[in-house]
Amino acid sequence: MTVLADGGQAAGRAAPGAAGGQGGDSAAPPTIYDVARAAGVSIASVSRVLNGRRNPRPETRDRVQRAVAELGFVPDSAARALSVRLKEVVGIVVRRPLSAGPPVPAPWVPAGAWDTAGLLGYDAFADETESLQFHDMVNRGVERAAQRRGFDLLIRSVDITDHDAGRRVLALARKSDGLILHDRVLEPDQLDQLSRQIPVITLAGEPTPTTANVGSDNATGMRALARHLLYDHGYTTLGYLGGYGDSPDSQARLETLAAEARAAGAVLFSGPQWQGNYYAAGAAVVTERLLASGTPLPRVIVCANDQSALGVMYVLRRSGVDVPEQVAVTGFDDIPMARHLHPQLTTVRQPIGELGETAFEVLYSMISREQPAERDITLPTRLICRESCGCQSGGKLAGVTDLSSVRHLRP
Amino acid sequence: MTVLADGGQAAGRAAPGAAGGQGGDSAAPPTIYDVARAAGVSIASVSRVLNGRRNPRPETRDRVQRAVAELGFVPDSAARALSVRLKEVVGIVVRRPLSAGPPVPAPWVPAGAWDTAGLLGYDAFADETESLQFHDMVNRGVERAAQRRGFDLLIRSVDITDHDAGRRVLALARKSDGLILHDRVLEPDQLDQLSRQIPVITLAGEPTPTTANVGSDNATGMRALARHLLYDHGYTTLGYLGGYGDSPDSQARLETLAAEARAAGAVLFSGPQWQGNYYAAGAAVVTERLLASGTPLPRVIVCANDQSALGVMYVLRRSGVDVPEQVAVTGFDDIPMARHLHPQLTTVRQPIGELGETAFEVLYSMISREQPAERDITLPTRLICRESCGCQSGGKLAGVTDLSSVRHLRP
DNA sequence: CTGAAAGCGCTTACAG
DNA sequence: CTGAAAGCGCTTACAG
Repeated sequence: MTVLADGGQAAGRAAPGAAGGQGGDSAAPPTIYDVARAAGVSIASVSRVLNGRRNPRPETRDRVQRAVAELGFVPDSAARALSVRLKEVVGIVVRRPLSAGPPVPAPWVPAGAWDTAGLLGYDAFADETESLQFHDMVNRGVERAAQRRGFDLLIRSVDITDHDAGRRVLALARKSDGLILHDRVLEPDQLDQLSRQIPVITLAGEPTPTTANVGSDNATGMRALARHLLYDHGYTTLGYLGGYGDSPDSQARLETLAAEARAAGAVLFSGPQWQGNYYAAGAAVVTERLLASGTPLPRVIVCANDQSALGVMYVLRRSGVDVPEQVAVTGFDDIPMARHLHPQLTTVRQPIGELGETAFEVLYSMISREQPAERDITLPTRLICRESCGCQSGGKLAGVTDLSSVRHLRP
Repeated sequence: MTVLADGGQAAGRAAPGAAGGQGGDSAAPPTIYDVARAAGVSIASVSRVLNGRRNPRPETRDRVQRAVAELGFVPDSAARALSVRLKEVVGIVVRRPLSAGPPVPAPWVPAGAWDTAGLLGYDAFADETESLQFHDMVNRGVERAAQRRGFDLLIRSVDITDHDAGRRVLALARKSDGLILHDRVLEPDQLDQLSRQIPVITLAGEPTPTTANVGSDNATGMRALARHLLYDHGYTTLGYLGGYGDSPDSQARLETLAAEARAAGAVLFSGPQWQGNYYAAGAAVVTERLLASGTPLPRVIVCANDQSALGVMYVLRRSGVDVPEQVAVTGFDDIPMARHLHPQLTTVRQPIGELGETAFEVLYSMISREQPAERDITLPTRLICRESCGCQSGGKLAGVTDLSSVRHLRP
């Protein structure tokens, strides 16, 4: 805390103990001045051998390395970052409720509705916000790729209800060299402003003039799923249980589904009453209300993601509705839990980890400016048929992905 | 890149455009000099209103705030960190295989054993390292607590086989104000050296003179589980499928289990052949080999954690062994997936998120030195009886946690 | 090859 | 209340 009389900085080796040196193994970590003094060289030399610049003399190198090892010296990242203008940190923003307890409900759910969640048995999902989600798996991919470049991940959640998301994201930005944004966490103009200051990758939507986007092929995956349901199973009534209303992925999936349904002459339910929030608990409430409203259910409920499907199946089962005999259910993502559900979940697989790795690589190329970055990347998806769509595990329709193979097999 | 002729630094408002100012909305984010110039004050004043120090004059405050808003200024964290010696970042080290593919097997598993994993159907766990784990849930808790203090999380994985773990952890340390270490990622002497340079919390084991530990009550939880199995169910042969051999938690759980088994006169199998690695895939291989070896299985397999139980149950089922009729299986942790398994997993619940929140709070008090930190914290655990132990869901033994209620009910 | 010095963008005693 | 200046711990032209 106390500033040294003459400063121990510009003086080089003259600085006797730049970092509270008195105690030897004192609290403060050693600085480059300590190393320089111990090695009997200048801090410039220390820096050079540490960074492998300009072939230092072998002897110099040795002395420095010995001193470094002896003192357990590791350069302070803040000082280095300030100097080279590179933090080696990538910020990730995830959109999720931070508070414990139930996730934020769809806007149309009256306040207080969640108070009764326990009564409805949604305790089952009480800690769901704690559980594995798509986001986490993507982040793991980012971490893998980042590690190869010596980068670390700074992860921050923003609440969906957070009106000050812009500020919070900006704050994260100043701790990072670049940002990866999940789903839609910023308004277009905020995104625009941010991306002019720092490289930004989005994981949903479209690239902008100043951002790149990495996503997966919603259309192809959803199309395969839709056709499987419409033609292989011959379902004629469908419901789409969406994610956040403003989620680009959710919107894209709905669009494709709607187009396919239309083409097949099937009926598709969607809209406000069908809007979830990507969480099982949210989907559970939606399903619950649907059931309570007395509207007849469609033959199949297509969910925006696997988590939602989990919630739907949970409520249906509790209400005595057989899945998939009476109502089929499908997901999107193919998170690991999907295959452990009963019935096993039919879904569309995204290359989740790869999504994260790719996002990092693109971001890295923007940060390093080594090569012009690809600005719009779409990764492939594919239909994974399991049981919840009505296929029987190991049975007739199991594994069918080919439209022509089976038709109009109405259970 | 190019250094300004006279530097734009010590000159205060004389610095014309400290950060490449030419373009206005140029690439580089605005610095405090830009704000000062725009507001017509000194950088010191800007800093003061930003940090709410020493009541600036209202007019000054206004001008600064206006300039800040206009420029979208956010202080650079590296510069601030260097100045105040606080990064507002907490590092978390998780022990897990970084590479895709199967987790590192127990030491006794011959190299190459994993190559056949696919043949054995462990594809089911191929992306398990991507999936939710105990670690992730703990980290989520840390994040919640950290957010309240304006801290962010820097997460790094170290591979179990990483011999250079010490260096990698140290590198993370220099990017953080304090560290939280999962499981056992460092040798005692490394831990010792590290913790003298920076506050460190461990999440397993014992506090040392320079570190604090936050853990949960392994003994009480395991004791309740053991007694339930031994007395309520009357099992007389048990196996303990462990985590990493050097994991303090795994060891503690085994110790309690062994003591209880001894007291009940039951037989407990454990040791090298029973050593897993906290992953489902690892546990699956162990179970597979046990089966292949021809040794008769114990009546119940007590697993070091839920993930392991998942792997055990998977292999048993595939081998035609009924769970829990022929072999009961239990876990530890109570991760969300536990209740979605079939049969639902009997396990010991840890307050996972709370573990993380507590770890952060303790770390924070060490960092801020506000108050002497509690150095040894143990959170409560409790037995969660579901089906996999042999209780029937909703049936006779369901929910039994009281030792005296039912005895020697041998299925 | 190596050292002295400037600079990265902040904060904070120290004087007004 | 406010400004000039020093300092945080590094890196890197710039001279030798």
